[in-house]
Amino acid sequence: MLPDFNRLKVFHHIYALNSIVAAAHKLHLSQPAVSQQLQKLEAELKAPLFTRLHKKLVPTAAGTRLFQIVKPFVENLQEGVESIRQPLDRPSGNLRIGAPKEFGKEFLPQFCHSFRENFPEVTFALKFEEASPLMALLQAGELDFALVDVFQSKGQFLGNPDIFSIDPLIKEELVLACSEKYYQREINGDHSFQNLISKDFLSDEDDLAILMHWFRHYFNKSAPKLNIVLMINSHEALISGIKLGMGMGITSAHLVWTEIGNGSIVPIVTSKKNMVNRISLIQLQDKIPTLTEKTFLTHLQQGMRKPEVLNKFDLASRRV
Amino acid sequence: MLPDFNRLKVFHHIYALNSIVAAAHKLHLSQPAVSQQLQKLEAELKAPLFTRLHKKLVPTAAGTRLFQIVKPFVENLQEGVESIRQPLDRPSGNLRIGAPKEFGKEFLPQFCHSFRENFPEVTFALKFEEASPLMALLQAGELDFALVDVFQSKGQFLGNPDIFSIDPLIKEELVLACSEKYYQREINGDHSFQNLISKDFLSDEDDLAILMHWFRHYFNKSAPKLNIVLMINSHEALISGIKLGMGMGITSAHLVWTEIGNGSIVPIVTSKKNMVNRISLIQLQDKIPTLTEKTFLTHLQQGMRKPEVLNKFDLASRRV
DNA sequence: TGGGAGCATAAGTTCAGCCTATCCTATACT
DNA sequence: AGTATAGGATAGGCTGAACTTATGCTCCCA
Repeated sequence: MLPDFNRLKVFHHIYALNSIVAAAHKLHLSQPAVSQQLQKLEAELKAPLFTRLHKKLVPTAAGTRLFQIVKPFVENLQEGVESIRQPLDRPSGNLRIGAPKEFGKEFLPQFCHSFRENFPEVTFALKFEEASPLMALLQAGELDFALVDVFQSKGQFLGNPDIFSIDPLIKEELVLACSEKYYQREINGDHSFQNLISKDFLSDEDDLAILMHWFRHYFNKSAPKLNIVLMINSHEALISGIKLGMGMGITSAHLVWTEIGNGSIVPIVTSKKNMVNRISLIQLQDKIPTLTEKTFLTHLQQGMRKPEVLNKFDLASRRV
Repeated sequence: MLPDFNRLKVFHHIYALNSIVAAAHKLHLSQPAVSQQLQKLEAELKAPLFTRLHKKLVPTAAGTRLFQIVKPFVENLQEGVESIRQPLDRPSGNLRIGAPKEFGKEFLPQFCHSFRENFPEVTFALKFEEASPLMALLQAGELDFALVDVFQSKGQFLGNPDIFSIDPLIKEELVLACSEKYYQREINGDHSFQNLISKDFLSDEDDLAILMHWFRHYFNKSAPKLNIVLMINSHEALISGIKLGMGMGITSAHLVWTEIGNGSIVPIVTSKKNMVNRISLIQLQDKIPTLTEKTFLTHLQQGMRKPEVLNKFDLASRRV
């Protein structure tokens, strides 16, 4: 049905050069080889592509049409292959990165920007989603890698055993916090289990477990049913609720870094080390990383280790 | 440099079906064959196109890019090949026809139109030019055939021996004519050599030879230098000049058929049979005519034999 | 009138691509 | 757990497609 594609390549050269010998030379083939390929193509298409005119090849209407189909393809391919071919020297091309929205919107653009100062040939496509959609996108090949909030036990995503490689990137400190007013009115220094569990709470829609975990982490006992006054599927809105004094909620330290600094939001600190949430780099296990990917990841990891970034994730440094 | 094109075809199927076995089945190949082709393509491009995920193939960024290049080509080719392939059953496609303007503008559109009543899949590209540009276009493969005014001895076009096949299509009668007024004032029945050569003449730019030939044809002697009052490169303008009474000029009977009928233009008739100009069908000798071409040419030749067309070319029938 | 240029044809050779068989690993089923 | 299944990779052998050289044909040109 479809003709042999390599013959189309030969045809393209013949048509472009209007000569079999010239095409043969360009293709590093002998003249009969090219001549035969052309004849076979014409046989396949059941249509003469050139009328032989002594020394000249005159394309027929069919030949002209075919060339119009083949020509743009060859041209696209020529430049396309160059950019597809793994860049061995310099990073380039498009990087498709997934991340949780709260984390990504704050940090990723700045890393992309600083990376492009050194490698302006690299472009980015960021996708902010929850963990499980990101995993799906990775599996579908629509992301090169993702940054995921791996608070949950790792194995939980699907049954897949070793599909993903998971490398910890940074720990974000999780804090239970409320507004200054709420703290003074309801807590006022009493960080006891009994006092805390009697108050109001705000929670992310699907992360009620984190609250429970918080109590287990600090008091080694499970909290009974908590009074969730606001259940919401937007972390930004949750933080707003905290600021308004609706109650206590768990959030990442870096997200309320400023507010904790000026005292408008108060973290419930205890003697124990704060609970952490591991942000991990997730990739397809078997995927061979490109130079571009490797370079960017190095950039990301180095950047994450800088004090000004690290501090935002570590409340302790703030208290000093 | 460029990858093997057939591997691209294989890749296209793999990507489209997201499976090697499926692609193998569609291509009527074994699974290892397809698997190997893909590996070789990846080696050629020095870039992995899929990451192997157990049962799944997940395209990499490179794979996605490549597919975006290959996909439109395959689609274009699929439909393109159908129309390129010589239609064995019905005429279709585009016919590129050349003709002299005077002849073509009057007759060709009507033949194209009537042909399309039976074969609406056929489209036309008409090119009106003088004989020698038409020959050049034929040689360059930009016309499928041409109708040419072969008044001149055939061999004159370039030195080419048998490049063209020349088949007479119709004879157009050439007449020397002037306006009714001019005839009554200057000729008034005196068709003698001496009288005629003393009058005023109009001539097409490059066809002065035809006038000379006219005199040789009717009187067997060469005319001396004629008084050319209007030399012009538009035959339409020449006819206008004749109508205005500027003098006598040679034109084709069918172009002034109406005017001769109503007497506003008078042909100089003699006892001898009128001089004729052969309109011939010219093609590349070695070109294998397509079904579409053959069918249209039959249509054209049959149409040309119809009385209502034939009469326009033959002044004698008018006189009856 | 012979030489050169361009394409077609003939015949021999080689290697790319295909096949079968087997292996490997993850998943689905019992 | 044990088995079956399904998708893909690997190994090895074979066939034919595509390449080569040599030659023929035709036109063009000096």
